Amino acid sequence: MTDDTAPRTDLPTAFDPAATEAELYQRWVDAGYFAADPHSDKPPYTIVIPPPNVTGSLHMGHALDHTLMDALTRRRRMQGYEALWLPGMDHAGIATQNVVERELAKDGKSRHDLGREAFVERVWEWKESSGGQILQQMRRLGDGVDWDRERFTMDDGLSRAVQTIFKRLFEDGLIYQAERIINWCVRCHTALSDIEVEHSDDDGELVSIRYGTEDDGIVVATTRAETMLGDTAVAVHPDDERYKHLIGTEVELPLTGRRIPIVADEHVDPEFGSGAVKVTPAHDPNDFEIGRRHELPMLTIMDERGAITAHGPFQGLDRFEARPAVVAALRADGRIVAEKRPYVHAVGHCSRCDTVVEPRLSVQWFVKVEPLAKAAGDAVRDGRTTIEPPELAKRYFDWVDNMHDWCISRQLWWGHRIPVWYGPNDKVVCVGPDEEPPSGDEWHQDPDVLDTWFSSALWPISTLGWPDETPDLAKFYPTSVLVTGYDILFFWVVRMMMFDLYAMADRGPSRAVPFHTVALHGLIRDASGKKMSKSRGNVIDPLRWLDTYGADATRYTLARGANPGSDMALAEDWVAGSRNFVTKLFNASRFALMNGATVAGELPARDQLTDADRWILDGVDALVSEVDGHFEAFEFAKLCDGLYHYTWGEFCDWYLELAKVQIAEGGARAESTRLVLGHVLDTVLRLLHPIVPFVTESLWTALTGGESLVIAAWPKSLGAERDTVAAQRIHGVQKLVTEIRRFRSEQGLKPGQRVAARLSGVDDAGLGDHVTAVRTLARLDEPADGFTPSASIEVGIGAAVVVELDLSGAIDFAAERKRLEKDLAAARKELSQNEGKLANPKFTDKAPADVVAKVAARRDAAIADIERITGRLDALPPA
RNA sequence: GGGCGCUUAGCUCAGCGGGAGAGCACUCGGUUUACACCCGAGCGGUCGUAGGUUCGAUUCCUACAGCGCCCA
Repeated sequence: MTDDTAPRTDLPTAFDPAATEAELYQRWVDAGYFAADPHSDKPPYTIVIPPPNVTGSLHMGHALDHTLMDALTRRRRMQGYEALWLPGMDHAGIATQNVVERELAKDGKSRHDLGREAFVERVWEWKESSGGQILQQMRRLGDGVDWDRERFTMDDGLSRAVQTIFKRLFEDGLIYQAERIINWCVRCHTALSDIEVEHSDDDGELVSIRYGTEDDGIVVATTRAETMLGDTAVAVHPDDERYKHLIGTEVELPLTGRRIPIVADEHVDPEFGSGAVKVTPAHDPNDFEIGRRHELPMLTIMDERGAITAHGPFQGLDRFEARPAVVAALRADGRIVAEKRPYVHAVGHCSRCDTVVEPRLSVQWFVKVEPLAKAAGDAVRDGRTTIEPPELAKRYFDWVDNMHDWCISRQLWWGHRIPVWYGPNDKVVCVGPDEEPPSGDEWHQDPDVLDTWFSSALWPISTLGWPDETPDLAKFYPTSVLVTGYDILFFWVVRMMMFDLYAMADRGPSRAVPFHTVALHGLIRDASGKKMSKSRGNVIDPLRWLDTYGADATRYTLARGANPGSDMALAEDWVAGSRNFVTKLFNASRFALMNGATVAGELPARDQLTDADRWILDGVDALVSEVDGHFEAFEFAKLCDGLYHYTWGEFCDWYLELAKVQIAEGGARAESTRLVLGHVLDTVLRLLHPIVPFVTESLWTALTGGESLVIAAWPKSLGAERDTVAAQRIHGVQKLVTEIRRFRSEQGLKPGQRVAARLSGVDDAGLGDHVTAVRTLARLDEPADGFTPSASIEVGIGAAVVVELDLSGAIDFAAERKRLEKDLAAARKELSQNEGKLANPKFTDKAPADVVAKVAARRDAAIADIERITGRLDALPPA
């Protein structure tokens, strides 16, 4: 049995992401929508991706970051900008080398078995076969990046940028080599910069040791007893009366037989412990400074693996084995005065492998950051770069204003090798990108490579072709926005600001900045607000969400949680809710399409439209401005909420129901309703597209027959005068319908059950045109012959509307009394609150007139409500 | 130890000088021809504590408590 005129009901009732996304994405890429043209006349809009690690795969942090960047670029593209979102990865020196070394270790080999050249080749092979998984995963998220411009920090072009800036900084005296205490990872066998060290409060021990003799001794406390083997002094505060007489004398260092001086140093805290500190200049940054001030010997007692290199019985012991051994030996010698265990103190760990970092004296390369950091700070102080949200700028300043020199050399093989050559007679040559290194056996290149951040600091310029003056650089630099988590502010943002301002300085201050805006988002947490971590086992894999709920739902969830600069909690329920929203949108569109919604044709003149039409059209116009405002302020959570509320709470819940009535009317009314439906849906889909690109693309092409929403125009708010009367009437309809439904519900009527009812007072309330709508939405039939109302309700909408219903059954008067009493209590509370205010002459004198008027109006409404409700209550049979 | 931030409905969060909000969860009812990934109705908060400013404070100020982050 078929009926060609019946609406199609065989359409699926939910969007199927798995069957749709990959194909749509490929179509977008093939059509070249994401390719940016440097020769275009359109204004540029540029975002460079914070390059993910080549070893990494997509985690929630990326998914969030990418959703926001994609939404921003998609909107600008629709607004007519030449939008470029540039993808790529960094080479992650330590992490990548670790991965390949682990592979080698499976065959019992080390990188040294291969040699440097073969090892690096092996890393490249790994990169080609297994690296960059995240790039495929980005496609699944729907990232509209320009794949033709994909970059990698080890590419020739970017390596050339690295070499160029190294040489410039070197020649400007901003790169230097020095022997310093640096953070050393005994597992990775390399130096680390300060920011690659993570501090945590760990259990340790605090041991107090007596140096010198019984009667001529001095007590020092330490958490690292083994380092006493490298002590070269004891330091006290110069004003400390307890020790003044000892300054300049020597004490015996236990276990070693060495005698070390007691020195006076301002930086010793006399309040801490005994007030005397042991000084190990080669194994502690503070002691190093004391050592320099007092020209103390720097005694290195550990090798690069963290094993003790001196002192007979301890030689060869790992630092953590040596610690108890040294303490035991001291105890046997009667040197231990006190021990505290556990003693909680801050311990630095390698951010890559979590090994406890060892301060180590060694020769490394450093960037002298002071002038660069000053310029980076000034760019934000001058407003050439804006940090969003502005509260976080303070953290940026705290960092750039107190930055230590940056250790850039790494004892690795994978990375940009330092372009410095050493020759005979201590000759040092820094080789630029177009220069031949000195030849001859007596010359050799520095073995170290540069910190990965050194190259990623150049990312905004190197990816656009710097140091060459490319069309890309001319068109797309400075970039528009950098989107990243606030935890990366120090790691990466500061470094980009420093290097790129320096490199681009000849463009003038405002054109040199790498980005106009830095938009910072928060961190992803689990449902109870805890940080996600493998050890906690609370990590949510975005790929599973993509599989289960689709890209749109995943993206919407992340965008909806993104309040600027603040962390967001996530749980499965959240994404399920987003999926439900996608389904809702799908079904609303399905309904509209089944009923002939169209954009083919001009909207009828305003006076030809119904109140509902004008209300929903005004609403979508307001929505456009709201969404625009939130986009400009990076308020993703608010714009998602606005879209959700309008789409579900107004369009689906009310307008679609009212539209059913209008369509049922047929004729011109049905036709204009189809146009209104089409127009509103068209706008909503455009507005939602940056956040949920897939479902909107499917629906929009079906609705409009257009080529693609990706290149469709962004809606503009007309800002026309709103029809407040129409809105008021629709709100009246909503209030009346809701009150009737409430009454029905409390009387135990089934939602679908139709009830005969008589309405009066509707004209006085201005709802004369909306009786059919009210009857339809509230399931009320016309009163037939012999209509005998058994119950009635009264709703105040300007005027009182009375609804008399024939419930043809016993009325639950108790429920009705309860309902009215609740309303009465609320009205009385409202009255007393507002009367109280008005009775206070200080309020009426001092408060603004409009506030007083509002309170008075509220009081009057409350009086009317009380009168109406008490009347109903009195009419009820006695309880 | 220094700095910053947070504390609003069961949960996650908006609001930030004049009527306490959202989503989710929960309760009740539902074969409503778009949708049960749904519909309708409802319950739920002395806005961390104590002071202060103000005609009026969840909103501003101070102190305290708890939690979190960054730095040392």
